[in-house]
Amino acid sequence: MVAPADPKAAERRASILAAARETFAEKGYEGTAVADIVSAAGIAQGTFYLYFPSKQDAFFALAESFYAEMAGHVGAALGSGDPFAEQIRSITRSCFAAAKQNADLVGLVFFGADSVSTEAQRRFSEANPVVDALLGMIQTGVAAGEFDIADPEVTARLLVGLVRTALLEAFVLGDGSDADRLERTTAQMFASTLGVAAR
Amino acid sequence: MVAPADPKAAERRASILAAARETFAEKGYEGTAVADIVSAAGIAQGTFYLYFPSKQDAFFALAESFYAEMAGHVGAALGSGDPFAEQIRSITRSCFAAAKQNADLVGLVFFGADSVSTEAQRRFSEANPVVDALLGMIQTGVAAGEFDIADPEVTARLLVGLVRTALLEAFVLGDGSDADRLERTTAQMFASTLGVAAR
Amino acid sequence: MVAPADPKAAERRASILAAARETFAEKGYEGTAVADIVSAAGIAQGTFYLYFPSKQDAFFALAESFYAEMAGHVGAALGSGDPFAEQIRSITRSCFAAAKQNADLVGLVFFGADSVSTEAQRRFSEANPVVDALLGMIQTGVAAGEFDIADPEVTARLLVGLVRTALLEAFVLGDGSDADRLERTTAQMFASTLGVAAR
Amino acid sequence: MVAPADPKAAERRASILAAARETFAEKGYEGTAVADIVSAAGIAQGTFYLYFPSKQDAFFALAESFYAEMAGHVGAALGSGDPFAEQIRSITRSCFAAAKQNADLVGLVFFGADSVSTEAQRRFSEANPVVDALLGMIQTGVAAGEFDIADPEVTARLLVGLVRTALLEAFVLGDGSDADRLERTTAQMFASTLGVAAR
DNA sequence: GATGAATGAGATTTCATTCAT
DNA sequence: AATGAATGAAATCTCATTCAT
Repeated sequence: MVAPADPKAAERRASILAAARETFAEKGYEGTAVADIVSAAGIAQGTFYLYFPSKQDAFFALAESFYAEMAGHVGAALGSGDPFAEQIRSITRSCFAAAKQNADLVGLVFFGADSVSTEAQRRFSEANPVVDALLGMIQTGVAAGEFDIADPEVTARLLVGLVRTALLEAFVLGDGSDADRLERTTAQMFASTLGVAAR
Repeated sequence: MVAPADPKAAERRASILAAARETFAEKGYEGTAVADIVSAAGIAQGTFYLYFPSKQDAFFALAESFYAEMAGHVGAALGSGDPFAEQIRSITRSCFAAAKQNADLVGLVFFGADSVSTEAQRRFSEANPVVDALLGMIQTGVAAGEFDIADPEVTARLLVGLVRTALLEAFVLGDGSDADRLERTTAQMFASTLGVAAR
Repeated sequence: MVAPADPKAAERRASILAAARETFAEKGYEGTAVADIVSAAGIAQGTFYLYFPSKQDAFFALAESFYAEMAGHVGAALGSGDPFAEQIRSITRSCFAAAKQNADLVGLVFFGADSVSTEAQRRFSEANPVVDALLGMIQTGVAAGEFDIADPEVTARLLVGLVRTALLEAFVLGDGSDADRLERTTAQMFASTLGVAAR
Repeated sequence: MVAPADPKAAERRASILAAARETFAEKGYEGTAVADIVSAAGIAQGTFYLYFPSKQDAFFALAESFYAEMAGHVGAALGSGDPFAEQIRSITRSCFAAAKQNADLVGLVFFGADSVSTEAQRRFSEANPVVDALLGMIQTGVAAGEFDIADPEVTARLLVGLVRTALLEAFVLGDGSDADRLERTTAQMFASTLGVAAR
């Protein structure tokens, strides 16, 4: 295993990941052979295993970075101190923006491959930081008397799921051309769920 | 290929499908070998191919029946002539009930396997009868002045996606124990999206 | 096994053979499944085995009839009492005529399938009646002082092989359009081998 | 795929080919499983596919080398500038010599496997260099007034076919013990076809 | 650290043949 | 005699991973 601290190593790791990402996106997880990845990355077969213990781990690394980016966007929106209506709008907007730039990963991570995806979902679902952050906002709103939510925890999970569904419709099942309409309606559903007037 | 009309053949087909269902549920689509299915079904390897042209076809048969059952429940709710609030409640209830009895298929069909699932989703998404039926209801409500929905089409798609997400959370990522809370909150989100007071 | 005496049985046997012939010709021996034959013959899978002990036997039956027809033509030419030059011409002519009408069998029997063909060749080569008849003619001619052949036996085998080769060129590797030229040259080679002026 | 330039790789490729040759010769093309070849070669199943894309390609490689060797011998005889009678004798002699050393390939390549052989024959028949070389000789002889051949092209094809047939009789259907007699008679037929006194 | 040839366990699918009805 | 569903042994090819160089 290569020391991840070494900047040269980090760069190579990133380039393998980029190749993996492209190949996964094009051919799916199961349809991608490690041979495809290394050939796209211009390295030898064995080199792959210097940077990732297995094909599955490369997938997880990709998924992780995707989740992290999403979480970052949501976290920024929720930590902004903006009014709730604005926060809601902002979450939707930034998630859609992030997904648009990672359209290939959306399907990969959310549908993924059964051999990997369910585990990935579970791994990132337990203690999902996005859900937690959203839950925090909801609880704040409930405490402030702004929301009337019976079950904040489940509501947070479902709102996240709603966004996930919308991204799927927009970027995996669709080709991105419906993204705006989906984003708008998602924001409205989000708002009406929380009893906040959407713009 | 065996004549599907023959009742004995239908019975055997069903038993193979049952074995496939169990095995898929346990090990996933990719993780399941036809050898596993036939061994669970107690038949010879070749016999499988008398009833299904390929492993993928067995999967599709399963998915199709699942979608059909869901569509049936939703159709019944929407065709009932009940007040909207009741229809909404009824959709959620029947979908959750159906999913509870087909918990194994939920994950299989909604996540499935990348080699198969995206195609399956797309196949059943285009001209999705559930979405169409729901869309009909929304348009009726909009015409009646009961709903104030800017984009009925997208709303229908997202509501269906919301339910799908909820079923995933309940029966795939979770173990079914949260199902009631998820069902309740789903119904409320459904209702508030449409601007109907949930009961 | 069905009694081959029964005329109804003989008819069915013939129809199976006809189906086998078509299918073999189209897809080759290995490429043909018994399922293809029975489907072409309009009978059930098991029925095939009532008339032939195995797929290979059906092939042999076909080969046998082809060899028999060829042998018949050659025998007729050689028994005619015609002058040698005429006999030679006649052999070539009738072989080509027979092959033209059995073009499908030519390749099948002469190339056939390795799993079957070498054995078939050997089976029909030992005590090949065509070779024997031709050998008879040659020996007669030698005795009459008309031919000057050092090794009549081998000459007979090679002349038969020459004709076989010509038929192959004409009807298997070629499409039959060269058949006339091949026939003419074959007859000439035949004649000059025996030291007879070809016409 | 392994780089064929690497001498170690070339050696291994050759050893696989040798194993394939033995196995094909013993059990025929269809009768040979890749498993048989690799077991004879002492390598793993997957290694075979590092050197040949498929079983069929290994067969073709073998056939190609056989044809090339034959063509080499014939070319040498025909380019010698010897008198025609000597050239003819030389062709026969060298073909028989080459076949004797490749007795196993003779049957394989000339009968081969139906799934493969007809294609192989056709592949090596179109623009057959042996036929072309012989045709050149015949045309030279015709121009020099030494031969009286009506159809040189077809004659060349048939003479090659005659030799092929003789090799088949000698080394495939027979056990090689008749080879000398067959060679002698072949040379005589060859010569008398061209109107050259065989010695 | 990088390489890439080698591995060998499987996976899907086909098909000649059998045998209960 | 005819049927055709069932069998199960192969066969080809793939691919994640290892390891000697």
